[in-house]
Formats: sequence, C-alpha cells, structure tokens
Amino acid sequence: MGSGIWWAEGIVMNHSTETALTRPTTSDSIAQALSLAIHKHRIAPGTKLGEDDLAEIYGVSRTVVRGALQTLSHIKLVEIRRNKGASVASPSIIEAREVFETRELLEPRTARSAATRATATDITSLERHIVDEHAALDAADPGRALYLSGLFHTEIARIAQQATIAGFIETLIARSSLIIALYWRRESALCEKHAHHALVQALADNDEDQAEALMRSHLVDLHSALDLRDRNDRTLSLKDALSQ
Amino acid sequence: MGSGIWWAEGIVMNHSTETALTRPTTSDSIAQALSLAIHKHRIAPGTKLGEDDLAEIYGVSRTVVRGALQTLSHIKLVEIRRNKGASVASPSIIEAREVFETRELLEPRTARSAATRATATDITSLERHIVDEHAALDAADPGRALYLSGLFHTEIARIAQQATIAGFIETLIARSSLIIALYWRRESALCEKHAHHALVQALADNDEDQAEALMRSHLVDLHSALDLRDRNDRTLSLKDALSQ
DNA sequence: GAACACAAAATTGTATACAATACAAGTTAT
DNA sequence: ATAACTTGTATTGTATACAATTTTGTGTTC
Repeated sequence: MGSGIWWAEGIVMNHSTETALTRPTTSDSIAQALSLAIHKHRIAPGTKLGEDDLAEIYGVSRTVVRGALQTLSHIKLVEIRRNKGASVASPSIIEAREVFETRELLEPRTARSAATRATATDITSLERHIVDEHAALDAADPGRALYLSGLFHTEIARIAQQATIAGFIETLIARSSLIIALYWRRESALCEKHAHHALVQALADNDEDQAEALMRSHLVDLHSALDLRDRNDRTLSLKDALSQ
Repeated sequence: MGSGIWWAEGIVMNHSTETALTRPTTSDSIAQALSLAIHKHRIAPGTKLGEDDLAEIYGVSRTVVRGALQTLSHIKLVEIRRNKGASVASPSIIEAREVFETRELLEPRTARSAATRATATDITSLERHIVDEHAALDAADPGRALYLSGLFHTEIARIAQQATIAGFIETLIARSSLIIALYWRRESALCEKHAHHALVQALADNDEDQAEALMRSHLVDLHSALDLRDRNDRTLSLKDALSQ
C-alpha cells in the first residue's frame, strides 16, 4: 500500500493543457487534478492520500498538497481525520440517499431557471458536451464519460445563473461520482444520452416545465440505478444469489 | 454524526461547558473563533485579515492561521485573493439575493422534515435557543442575538436529519449574517421572536404544512427587511437624502 | 504640483525542519 | 500461546526560514 502513483501522468497532462494562465503549482490546480482523477474513477473511494506521496508526485512541498486536500475535504471528496491523514471519501448509503434527495430538490428548479435564461451559445456548449460524452463512450472510456456527464449538470447550473446553487450542485455531483463508484448496479444499463439530449432540447425551446420535469425524471432514473439497500438487505440478497 | 457541521458540537457545548477538550491551537478552533466574531458583527465585512496579525493574536504560527482562513473562505465568510491576502467577505447585492432565494428554496422543505422528526428533546433545545435570544436582546447585545437567531435555523436543519442540506443551510446562514450587516434596513424593526416561537409550536405539533408555511413566510419577511436595490437606485436615494 | 521610476517595506506563497502522534513489529511476562 | 508493554518507524501537525509578489514611500523630472 506504499506508493501507488500510477495516475500522475494523466493529471499533469491535463492541467498543462487546460490552463496556461494559472501558475503551474498552486494548491487549487492540484486539487483540481485530484478531483478529476477521482471523478474519472482513477482513484477508488477509501484510497489513502499520503501527503508525502502526493508532494513527490506533483513536485511540490507538503504545504501545497495540504491545502489541496483541505479544499477537497470541504467538497467531501476527501476525508481528513486528525493525525490520520486524508483518504478519498467513501460515502455511506445514508449519505448517498441524502445526496440524491438533495439533487432532486435543487436541480429541477435549476433546470427551470436554465430554460428561462439559456442562450444559443449555452445550447451549443451543452451539445458539445454531449458529443464529447458519446465520444468517450465510443472510446470505451467510461470514466471520462461519467466525468463529462457530471460536467453537463454543472453547466446547466451555471446557465441558470445561480452561482450559489451551482456551487452546491457541483459538490453534490462530485459526491455522486463517489456514490456511483460504490453503489452502481452493474445490471442497470442506463442510457444518459437520451435524457441529456431531451433536456437540451427543452432548454433550447425555453420550455421551463418540460426542462424541470425532464431533469426530475432523469435524476430519479439515476437514483434508482443505484443499489442503496442497507447492508442487511444486501447480504441477504447475496445469500440468495449464492444459494441457487 | 453530522459531518457537515464541523463546529456544531463545539458551539452547542460552549453553551454549558467551556470544554478544554478541543486542542488549544488548531486551525478549526481559530476558524470557529473568527466565525463567531463575524457572526456577532464584531468584525465588519471587508476587514483585512492579515496572517501575521492573526498569528500573533492567537499565539500560533501563520501555518495554522492560513488553514483557518482557507476553511472560512470555503464557507464564503472570507475572501482570499492570490497574493492579496484574506478579508472578511462582502457579498454583493446579487449574491445577497441568491442567498435568500436559496434559503427560501431549502429551508421550508427542511422545516417540514423537522416537523416530522422533532422529538421532545429537540423542542426543548429550540425553546432554550429562543430564551437565550430574548436574553441577548434584553441585554442589548444584538450581535449575540443575531448569532443565536442563525443558530436556531441551523438547529432546525439538524433536527431534520438531512446533514447534507444542513451543511448548505449553515453556509447560507453564515453569509446571511454578512448580508444583514451590509444591507439591513434600520427602519424595519423585525420581530423574530414571534416567528420563531410559532415555528417551534408547529414543530412540536408535528404539523408539517404549518411548519413549512411558517418558515417560508419568515424568510420572506427577513428578505424584505433588506435593502437590496441595486447601486444606481441606492446612490440616487443617497443623493436625495443629502440634498435636503 | 502631478506623473513617473525605482527602491524599500510589508505581506503572501512555498519549502524545509522539527515535534507530536499513530501504527507495527518485537519483546517480555504470565 | 496470548496479552500487555516497549520500541522503532512512518506520517501528520506546527513552526520557522526563505522566495516571490504587492504595496508604499521617495525622489526625480516635466
């Protein structure tokens, strides 16, 4: 469990291509890189994030790494326990339910606002997101597809011009990524492409009711594609599965 | 426990016991102290928070202060600009509107959940909050009264057992404190005591509809007690005021 | 007197060093 | 052999030192 540092290269590449503006080594850029890796399921929930390891990987001091980890812990992507260090968060089933209930409370309303305010530029941007998402799926890169799917929701929140709610949604989506990594039911093959496409259509038409309804049902679909039964139920069903 | 409310127990404890449990010098305790001072309007929005000053005040190194400031910046109580340092946040009118719109979206629903789940102990706790609030008002300590008023809302979110939403609400209340400091209309003398008391009654009766409705109207009252006209209107009225 | 250039001071960003704590392996006693 | 204790190592918490940047003050020129 010493130094599993296999995800470094993708991160460095990404952040060099992404922003030439920001300084190469700041806490936030490292936080972003880590966040991306977690979103893409390149780092599993529960993984220990040792300060020294990360410092060496990114070629900075622990001071900077520490700042990044604190940032991520506030988004609840990372859990920090005093004198125990940081590890990728591993949301419980209760937390998972809460996260999706909260999304179901916030996002439909946000989609409605977005429908009111969406411009042609916004629609173009969203459509490109969808294209990228399909491309990632075709390239058999489900991690990137999931990441882009989350970005799609974030983008809608941004279009709604409610920065406060958008911030909340962003953290909820980040946590959703962890939740999906933990509780996704393999058997349920969910096709987001249709839902996202229909949503963009509703936004383009400025059809608020439709946008709100589509977002709500989309989230319900997502929620129900998770296995959030509590442990007892789960082990029972496992027993059933083995008893046949 | 509620992983979103990192100082909740500290504050609640603070009520009765001055716990020496918490380490004397940790980032979080300093963040809590600063947060309290801001909540109580002892530090005005925009105030510069120099690292060296705080380090000397609290008798710790800049490292620790820096951690505290970063934490507070995540809650948007403090604004950090690169190479410029930290200062108490000073929400714009747009942000102020957003914050209250978001509260109006989240808190009524939360009050409903709280009405479902409130126990006798919860009611007792809320009633004591109200008593304390009155005491603070009688003692001509409006800062503390405001702080306790915020705590009242936080407590309801806690009772609703939605840690995720409770965390959001907590940050919204923190920002509300800044907003009130900036935009409160002096002429509007708002009487929170009645609203809070009625709310507790609804929770005690497990009357969900009533709780939700009361919370909504309470927030609308609060919102309308602010002067959130945009700058043009304000400066105009200021000119009018000076021209007499 | 105003505007600019430049140096000095102050403040923040980052790295490193040291202290405190937790974890693991090994030792001893029962 | 197991349990409790001890010691050694690894990791985190905190302080300090140094580098980079911004701000301030001063002097010069027009």
